[in-house]
Amino acid sequence: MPDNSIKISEKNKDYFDSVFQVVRLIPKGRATSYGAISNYLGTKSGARMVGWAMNASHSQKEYVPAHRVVNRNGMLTGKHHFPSPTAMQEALESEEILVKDDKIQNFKAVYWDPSEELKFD
DNA sequence: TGGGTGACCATAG
DNA sequence: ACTATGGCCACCC
Repeated sequence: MPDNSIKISEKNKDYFDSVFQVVRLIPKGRATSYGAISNYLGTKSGARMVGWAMNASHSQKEYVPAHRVVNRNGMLTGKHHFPSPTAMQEALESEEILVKDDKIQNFKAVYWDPSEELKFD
């Protein structure tokens, strides 16, 4: 793998950091969406940026539970970015989150919204 | 400078 | 319920 991995500029570094920080706050056994994080961070439609930021999550010093972040439908859209195609699902199932057809079952129940839970952060 | 792309989302028909 | 479209913002040719 060439070293083209994502260059984090000074400008977006803080944003990346914020994203990772929120993701680390997701409790075990829960999951949230890119849009929820984006919303919590204040950006209106920066959901794509969150996803892009997650692309760099693997190279962070501190562990980032990227498997707890899925899209609005609870679908594991980022699974192809994991070391192995099944890594994301395995990680979720190890937290008692049921996954079927690349989709979190009963997503509503495990959904964790930072702007609700971290209201007074 | 400009066009294509992306681990997204909301809206409209 | 499903597809199409636009918006978003940063990155990479």
